[in-house]
Amino acid sequence: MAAKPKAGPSNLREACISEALQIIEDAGIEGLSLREVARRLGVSHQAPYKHFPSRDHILAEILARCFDEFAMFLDQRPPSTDPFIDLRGMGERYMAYAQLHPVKYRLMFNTPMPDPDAHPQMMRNAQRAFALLRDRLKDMKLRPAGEFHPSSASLDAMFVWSTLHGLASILQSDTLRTLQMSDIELQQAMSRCFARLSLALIPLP
Amino acid sequence: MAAKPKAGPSNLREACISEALQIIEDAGIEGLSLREVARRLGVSHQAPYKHFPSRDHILAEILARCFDEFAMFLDQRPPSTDPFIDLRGMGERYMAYAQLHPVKYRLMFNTPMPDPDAHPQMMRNAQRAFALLRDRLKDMKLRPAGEFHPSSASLDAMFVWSTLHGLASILQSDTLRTLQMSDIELQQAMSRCFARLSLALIPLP
DNA sequence: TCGATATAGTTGACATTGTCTACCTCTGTG
DNA sequence: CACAGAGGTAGACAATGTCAACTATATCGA
Repeated sequence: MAAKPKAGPSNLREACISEALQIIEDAGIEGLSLREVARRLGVSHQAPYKHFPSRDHILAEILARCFDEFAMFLDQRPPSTDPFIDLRGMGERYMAYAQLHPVKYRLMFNTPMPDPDAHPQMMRNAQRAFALLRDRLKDMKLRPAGEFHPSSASLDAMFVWSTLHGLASILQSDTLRTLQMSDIELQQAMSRCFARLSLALIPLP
Repeated sequence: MAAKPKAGPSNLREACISEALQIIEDAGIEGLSLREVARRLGVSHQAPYKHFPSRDHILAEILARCFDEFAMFLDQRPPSTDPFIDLRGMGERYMAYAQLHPVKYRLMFNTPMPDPDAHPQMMRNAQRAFALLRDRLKDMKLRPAGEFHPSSASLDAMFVWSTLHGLASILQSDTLRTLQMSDIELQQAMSRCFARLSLALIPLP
């Protein structure tokens, strides 16, 4: 039950997840193997398979939790009634998350995912994060007041998301190291992106 | 000579590369193994290692060629003396490439790369592609004429690149399948991004 | 209370992969 | 003609995902 529902067993499941995440932090996604998880936990190489049918299943579980954490992180921003300021705050949280949890961010957005259809929980959590962004843009009335464009907010959300994701993705990609940009320049690039985003988000004719 | 200049040997190197790419197209990056390459070519499992010291080396070679092809693709756009139109054309080429060669695009920008320092040719080719974009923005005079901001174009290039890369990356990521967007909506999203980008790229105060 | 059953774990096995080392087999050149 | 070296072959090794069989243990129904 709630207090101690098979304390030992289900602990292994949790332990596997956090240990797997730790391995990914240590050695990258390609360093993750269920055997390594088992080895670190001091159990047999097959024990994790009692809790996860395959390697993809543990990855999907990790991803589901990442999306969840990510969405909560986006929500923890200074409250504002001005939708523009609110969106800006969310954008800053977005970038902050990518900088604070680069491995998890890459895992969510820059790594081939397990088949979403096979892991609906992961899928739902991912959708929820996107909905947050789209709903902020719905509040912003980027179309003349009279018109009704239900999908317009989604399109603008795609635009904002693209820029945020692209920036975050580039900032932590190896590609940047090759462009020899300094940290200061990267900071400036981020500010510039926010400035340009603000310019772009005016009501369309 | 030309007809049969060690027809077997040096051909094998090329054959490995194109076969490897084919494998990636068929089975994804995780389906690529040098043994599979050898198997498909009907040679021993060690033959490819005579031409590539390790799996990363063949990947780096493939990536170098992809970046090269990508840069050339960007350059093959309708010529225009108006820098705004020219940039727009390049953006459209960018998205077209991502759509025409999704596997290669993902390989370049959405997949962990071999260590750039260990593969300088790959790195140089990557830099060249970014320089193309930055130079277009240099032409655009996004700052008041009198001012001199050498790095300003780079910052704006980062912004444009972020949006393009983010959009391309999202468009082909699994994430989108979970958001249940139709093809028409995706097309609209692309148009919207270009429209917003145009709005954003006005001279800064 | 006792036995059935499900759960969680162990051990052993198999195919696949990257990579190492040793061997063969041409081919051109002194 | 010998021979050196490039290109290709063959065998071995450790690591991985996954399958199957076995064991211990705890829970539940009779």
